[in-house]
Amino acid sequence: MEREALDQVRRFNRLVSRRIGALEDSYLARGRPLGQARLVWELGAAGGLDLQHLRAILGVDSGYLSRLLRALEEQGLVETSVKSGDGRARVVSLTGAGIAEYRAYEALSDEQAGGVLAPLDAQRRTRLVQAMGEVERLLRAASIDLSLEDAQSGDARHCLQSYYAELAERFENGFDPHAVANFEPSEMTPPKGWFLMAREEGLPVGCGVLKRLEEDVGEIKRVWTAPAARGLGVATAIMDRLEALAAEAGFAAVRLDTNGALVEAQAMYTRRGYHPIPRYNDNPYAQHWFEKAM
Amino acid sequence: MEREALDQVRRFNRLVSRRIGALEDSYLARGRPLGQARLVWELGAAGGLDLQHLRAILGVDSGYLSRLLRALEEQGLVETSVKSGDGRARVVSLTGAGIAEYRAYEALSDEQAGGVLAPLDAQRRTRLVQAMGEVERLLRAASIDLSLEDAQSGDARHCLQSYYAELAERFENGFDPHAVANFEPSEMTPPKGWFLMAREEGLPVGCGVLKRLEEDVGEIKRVWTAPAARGLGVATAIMDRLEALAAEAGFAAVRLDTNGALVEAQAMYTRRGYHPIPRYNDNPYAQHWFEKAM
DNA sequence: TCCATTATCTGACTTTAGTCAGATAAAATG
DNA sequence: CATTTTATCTGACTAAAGTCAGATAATGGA
Repeated sequence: MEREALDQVRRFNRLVSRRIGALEDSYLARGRPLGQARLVWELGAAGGLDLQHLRAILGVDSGYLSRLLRALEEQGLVETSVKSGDGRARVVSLTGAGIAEYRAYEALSDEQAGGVLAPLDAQRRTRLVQAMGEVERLLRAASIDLSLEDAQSGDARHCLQSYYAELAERFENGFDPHAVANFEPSEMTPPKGWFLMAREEGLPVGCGVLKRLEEDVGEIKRVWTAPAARGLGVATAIMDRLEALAAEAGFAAVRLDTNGALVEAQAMYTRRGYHPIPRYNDNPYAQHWFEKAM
Repeated sequence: MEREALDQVRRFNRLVSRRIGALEDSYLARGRPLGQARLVWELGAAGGLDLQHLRAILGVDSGYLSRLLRALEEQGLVETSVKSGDGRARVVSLTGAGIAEYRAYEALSDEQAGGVLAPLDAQRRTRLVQAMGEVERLLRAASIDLSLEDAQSGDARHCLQSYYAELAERFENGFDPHAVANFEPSEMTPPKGWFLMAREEGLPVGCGVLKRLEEDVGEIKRVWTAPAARGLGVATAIMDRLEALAAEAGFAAVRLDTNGALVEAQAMYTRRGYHPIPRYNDNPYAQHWFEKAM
């Protein structure tokens, strides 16, 4: 890595950690330790969460979280209840007072953001906002992890169902996954196929499937990016990895089909060197068929 | 402030504070609490510091700092000695082991920076580095404070001396402040004049002077930006403020002179609407004279 | 039904960070 | 030279953050 680039990143980290540290202190202004404030913040943003999830987000011990919740309960800001469907687990949500408190934290946050922008003129303000957006996108992009996973896991099914739901919305005549041949999990499990998951900080943000179509021909299917992660290059990363996987598996070519409604997908396939071929399957939703030599 | 801009800043703060928080934790990997690690870091970067200065940098209580130092002394990383010239004060510096430890922290820092860049391709890496530079510059620019101060304070004299030293270096025949008329502090003190200081997080990063030249004509002098703060718009901000001050003081015009070696300065004056006028003083170093109506 | 597992809670800790009131000694001031 | 100020240190605190070993109760199979 070039020295200059490393130095820029280090300077950035240093400056920003100082400034953000100073900002975080302002949350103390509401007379509550940061741990508690963070909890109010997360609950406000998410609406209501089960403790397991909350613990994962905050990265705290269960004993510690329990105590934080007790403290906030005493302040009348949160209420916990047994999770419906599992009597061991609990869910927390903000009370009316808690929501008011969350709004106060939000106002503080707005004030901070305003304080950063206020000293700048309109032009520099725009530049700062744009540069922050760019840094945000690229930092997120850099933290995307790809890995082959079990297509039957909860996360995997969640991705696939989100994908199907989106197709149902975008296709003119809806979408029924059962109408498509070979949609079962076994088709996405070696040796028949591979299910690739994209995660950002552990959260699933995309998926893709490579399957064996013929002895030396693979097929790429169900490449999807969660709406919250679009613009980060997730789909491109998934395609890169699936094609690498196909080459590794010894496929001479990979094929894929797509629907006319998925304009961005077609553009991407073309950009990646896929070329149109005649219909190679009976997918009722497919209108275009592509192939790329490995 | 527009909602969208505020949201971008908030998203940025949120993302970055999480990521940077995670980075800071890695400093704990060396088995030392963050407070101690920060001290090693500051000492390594500065070489050696007196406690007063160190306390200002870290923003800690003298008792706390004393304990931190004791702990690092026990680890053999720092040594303190009486400051020469003042038997009360002390200076700290890293020992050989301390320097080794500092290098280890630096290596960690490099590793982190590399970890951020590594997952990105060359093009996105460049974009990230550039965007980080932009954010850094603009955040710093936003934190510049201007205020009228006493021209005789230590900080003020430090700025002026740095300015004179720079002129001595850049002018073909050197520079001697005593050769210039009216360089005494009283000339920069109301009602004869005003000394404006620019600070970034309390540290002086620039200055400028407005003085009364004639009944209704002001003169702007000694506009200087510290090398570490160039590119942040400090000089522009100083000029803006000095001109506003001049208008407020009832001057109909302000004049200034400059040396041919200060190319950027001349460009700035022209950009700001100053136009050349005949010599109006006997400054031996001046080669160009400008004026701008208020 | 029994037993291992899971989710949360409680009590008893430790470490870190930070504050505050003197104590001590050198330096500056009159 | 006496007095005040300054720089640092020490002891005695507190609050926050975090850890760990059970305790308790619900769940999910065998």
